[in-house]
Amino acid sequence: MYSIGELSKRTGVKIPTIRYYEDMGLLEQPIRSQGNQRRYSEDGLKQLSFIRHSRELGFSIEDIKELLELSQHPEYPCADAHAIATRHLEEVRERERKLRKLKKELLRITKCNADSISECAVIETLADHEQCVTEH
Amino acid sequence: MYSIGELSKRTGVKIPTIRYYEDMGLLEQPIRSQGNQRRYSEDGLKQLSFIRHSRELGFSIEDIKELLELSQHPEYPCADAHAIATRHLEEVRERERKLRKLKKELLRITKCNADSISECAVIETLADHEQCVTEH
DNA sequence: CCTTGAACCTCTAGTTACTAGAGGAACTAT
DNA sequence: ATAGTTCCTCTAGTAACTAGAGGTTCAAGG
Repeated sequence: MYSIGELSKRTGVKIPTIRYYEDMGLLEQPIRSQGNQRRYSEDGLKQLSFIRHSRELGFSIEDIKELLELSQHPEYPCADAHAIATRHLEEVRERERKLRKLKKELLRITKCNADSISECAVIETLADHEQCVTEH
Repeated sequence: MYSIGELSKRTGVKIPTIRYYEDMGLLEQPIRSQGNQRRYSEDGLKQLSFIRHSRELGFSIEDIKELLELSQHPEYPCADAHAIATRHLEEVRERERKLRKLKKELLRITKCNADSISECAVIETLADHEQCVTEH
């Protein structure tokens, strides 16, 4: 049996965040002590580790809900799990593409050697979209 | 003189968002018609274009506030503008690095060929951090 | 058994950058 | 004058937490 503080230390997830996951229906409601404090089993620890790791990989709370559900049915086909992961991968790729474009523009404008605002490439570019090399 | 709807069409910024920028102190309060409707000048259009473009490049509202302020003082040195842009570039780089790591893990796990959850690499990886090739 | 300090409880509100909707007033064209 | 569109303010919702207030429980020492 772990207290919420113990669980927090073992997983690195902050206490209010653990309660939040419970509220969201991600983490099962643990049993309570006589004084109404949360008491977690080994299973609770495993669930929270799963959640934490999924969050680190950028899955949304909703996705994790499904993934957790799936993980509790070893005999299910794993097509659904793959679909979630593949969709997420696509989102990550898309975000990366956008960041690369951003980086390109930012690299260009930060090379400015001007002294004053009146000639500054940063300000000029922001005021005039035409100066951008990529479309956005 | 542009109505808020006109301004919205010309800049591609939605009407509630324009009002939001005004509330945040980004966009100057325009004059009002007799019936209390917003009426924008050419300057308002320019300001909003600047804001929109800055947002497209990922600058925060707070950063844009400073950049707009700077842009209105052509004689100021542009070191501050550079500092903001450079810091932002660093953040973009950092996010890109993280996404690359994410992508690497996601690529690995989505290659799984299993049929059932019990052998699925997606689920296994989420349950066991040790299987990851990058640290996070 | 009692006390004390740490850890826990619930509930509310704040973060970022918007977006949607309700209920009502103003503008514009016929 | 009227109808239809556009506008007004205000409130609340989004994602995933995080912080704080005000109060209760737990565990260890005397």
